[in-house]
Amino acid sequence: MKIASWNINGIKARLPLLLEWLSDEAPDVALLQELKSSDETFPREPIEDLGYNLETHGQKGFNGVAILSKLPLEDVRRGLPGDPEDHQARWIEATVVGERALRVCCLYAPNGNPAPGPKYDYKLAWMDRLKAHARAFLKGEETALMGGDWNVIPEPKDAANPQLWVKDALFLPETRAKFREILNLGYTDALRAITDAPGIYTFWDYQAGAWRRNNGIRIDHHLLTPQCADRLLDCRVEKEMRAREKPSDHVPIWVELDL
DNA sequence: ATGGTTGTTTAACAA
Repeated sequence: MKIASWNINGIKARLPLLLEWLSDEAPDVALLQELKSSDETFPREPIEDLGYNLETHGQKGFNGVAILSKLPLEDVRRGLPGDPEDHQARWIEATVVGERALRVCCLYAPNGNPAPGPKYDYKLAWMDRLKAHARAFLKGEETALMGGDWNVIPEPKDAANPQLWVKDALFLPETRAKFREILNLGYTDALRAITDAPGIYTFWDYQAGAWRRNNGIRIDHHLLTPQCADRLLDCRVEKEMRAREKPSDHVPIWVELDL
């Protein structure tokens, strides 16, 4: 089973490239972030016409996440639990019904800049809620995957130029510590289970020729429960997508599971 | 050191 996570930065602007990618690469499951669309205006039909079941959790203009699956989706949860006052559309999870059930979570973690400040406080609180929710998958010994735009640069080797990020919410020690806390519960960073190579990036800013200079960062991740990690065959980043016409600033990150 | 870009939506804001 091939699963991809991709921050598309606007479903409206990215629809032609998304449809071409779905047709050519045919992921079994695709986790999309930054739809920037309400559910009412989300272009469901062209995606469903390619054979995908589709569950969205949208928000007008900002955020928004979706799960696409060739297999049926069940037990959909929208919104990260832990704060009924939080209405930002950053989390959706569902069960992919195959020979073995797989719980997939699609997340768009808060950016958190500028730090310090209320946006950074929200980022850290959101990660605490994610940690609490992540414990439940472990306790249930579920085959589960949490994929998406984590907005965390885990280590210096995950940035082309780490010193550019030392005061950024994506790389502050407290941010990286929260990410490690979640890993240390028992999760596997799928890419790091495959390779410890530096210089693998999933995001290049539109500004200042970041792509041309390969000034990238690795902030999109798949975290796997032990039962899921036991099934991991491969993990790779589809860097070529950043060189396409009218690209997102993120590229897809893939996992292949023996499911 | 500064500025640089894109998307949603139409003047900012977010990233």
